[in-house]
Amino acid sequence: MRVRVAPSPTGAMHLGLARTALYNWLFCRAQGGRFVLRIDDTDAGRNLDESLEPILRGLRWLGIEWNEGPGVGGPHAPYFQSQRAERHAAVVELLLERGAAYLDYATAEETRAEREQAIAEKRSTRYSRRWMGDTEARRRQFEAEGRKPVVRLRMPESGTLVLDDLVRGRVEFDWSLEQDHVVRRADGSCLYHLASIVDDHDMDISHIIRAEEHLSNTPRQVFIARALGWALPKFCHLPYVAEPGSKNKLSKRKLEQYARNRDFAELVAIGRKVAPALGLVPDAPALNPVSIEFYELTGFVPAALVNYLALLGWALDDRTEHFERDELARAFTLDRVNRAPASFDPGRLLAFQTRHMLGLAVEARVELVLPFLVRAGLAGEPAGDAERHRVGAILEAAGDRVKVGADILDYRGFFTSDDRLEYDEAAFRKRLLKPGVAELLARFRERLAAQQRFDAASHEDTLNRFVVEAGIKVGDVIHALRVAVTGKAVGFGVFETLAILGRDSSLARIDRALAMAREAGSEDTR
RNA sequence: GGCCCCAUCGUCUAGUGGCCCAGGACAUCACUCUUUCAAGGUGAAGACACGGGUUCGAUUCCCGUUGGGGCCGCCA
Repeated sequence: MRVRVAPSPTGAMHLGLARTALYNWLFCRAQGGRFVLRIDDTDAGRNLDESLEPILRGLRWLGIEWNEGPGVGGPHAPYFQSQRAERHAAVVELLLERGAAYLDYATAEETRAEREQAIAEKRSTRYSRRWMGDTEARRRQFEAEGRKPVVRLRMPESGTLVLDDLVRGRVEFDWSLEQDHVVRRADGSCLYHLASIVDDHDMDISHIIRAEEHLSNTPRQVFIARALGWALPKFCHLPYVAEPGSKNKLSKRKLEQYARNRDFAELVAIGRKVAPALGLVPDAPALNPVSIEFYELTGFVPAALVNYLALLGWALDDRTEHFERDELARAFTLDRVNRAPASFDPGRLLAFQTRHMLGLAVEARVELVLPFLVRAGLAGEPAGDAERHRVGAILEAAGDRVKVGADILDYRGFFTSDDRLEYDEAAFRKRLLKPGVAELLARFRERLAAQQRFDAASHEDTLNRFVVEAGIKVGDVIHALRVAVTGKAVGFGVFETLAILGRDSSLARIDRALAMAREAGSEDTR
């Protein structure tokens, strides 16, 4: 059993390609086959490396390893379609010899005009074969006119093609409706559809698992294979991934539009948050949630994306949702793949991410999160044990508030010096400038300072006693305390916060906040 | 326009003739817990596109309609 995924190097690895690759890989792993990565760069430009790199990187990040292909080689090398041109040309000659293809002398303009007229007259757009060079005399005549021939497939004029698609079941095509597709250009280069089926045959691919948009293209490929007497691979056409809340295909050409789309808002916000730390502009293409790169850059767990993508069009049963990579590889079967397109749902992806994130050991989460602190200049490189320990404590206290790696930046206040902590203005005003609060906080500060131990349990104990003695409620002082030490109105438990900051920092921050409150207060009364 | 594919809650899905006045999950809402924000707990609302058949019985089978999508390139 051999499968392949054959992306064209477009410069970005997007969600749809990732899922197609994943399904191929899962099927391959479940069946114990070989996974081939082939690059369909038929008319690639000069910077192949640049446009290929994101795809290779994306696949590796997702843990989709290939047995044969770029970087690893294999018995069917080369794995770049552009390097197999001679073979494709030879196959075209073979097709010509067998009468399965013919030289056609129509110019591109003539073909187009014919097609447009056919559409205008609501006729079939099938080529008329008017410029077909089917006899020596005609060929000579056309060539005397200075025409250069392309090669077209000579499609059957009757009969039915019955395909047994692995997810769609029986699909029929009427041969007489199929176009005489061009397989070789006037300049001698070959077209994708020919190259694709030739390479699949040469690479001994047994299952072609690809996106639905190729279903209509299958007859011409079957025609080529049959004309050459090749055994047909099994075909399997996967539904495409649709835009959130719609059935439109997720398109890599609409990236900018998605960035403004409400459904993507949560993800886009994460991108905006990391952008400065990564030295990127907020709307950088790499931070577009339709590309896999986004998830690597913002600190997703690859297994979470794999889990989500696997379930976008496939389900094992009516309740199993959480899968690790190897569990999927064991359970995956093509017959449980859905036939209808599935919309990408950022919210659901985030839910999978949260679950996978929390499933990680703290040490693993520390490793995931650390690069963001380093890049933001908030942690040393490499981070020391003490730093790792501190980050671990923050992660444990934060729980599922840190959903993706980049979320650690919400807690940057822990990594800035006490005299540079930034205060949220509204929070400060509301919690620290409230009458009487500063005085209570100052009194509580002395209790804290007097504590023997400086851990969360002690803080809680101290506060509870203080509240009783002062005849107040916890809420009367704790909010001011949070703002004083973190600069923000929201965050995880205050007692844990104080413990992580330590005695010196905690007291210094409270003192600074009190001084600022005093200043603001005197300005008000002036 | 031609051909092909598809159709269960907002979303992902379970369902292969009776177990389904349709189950789970995400999202939503309410209540609860609570030191904020999350999380948690409890609960609510929410779908078989429509019309014909077939059948004792259709979400499930067939036909049609409607809707959505893909392909129809000397792009991949």
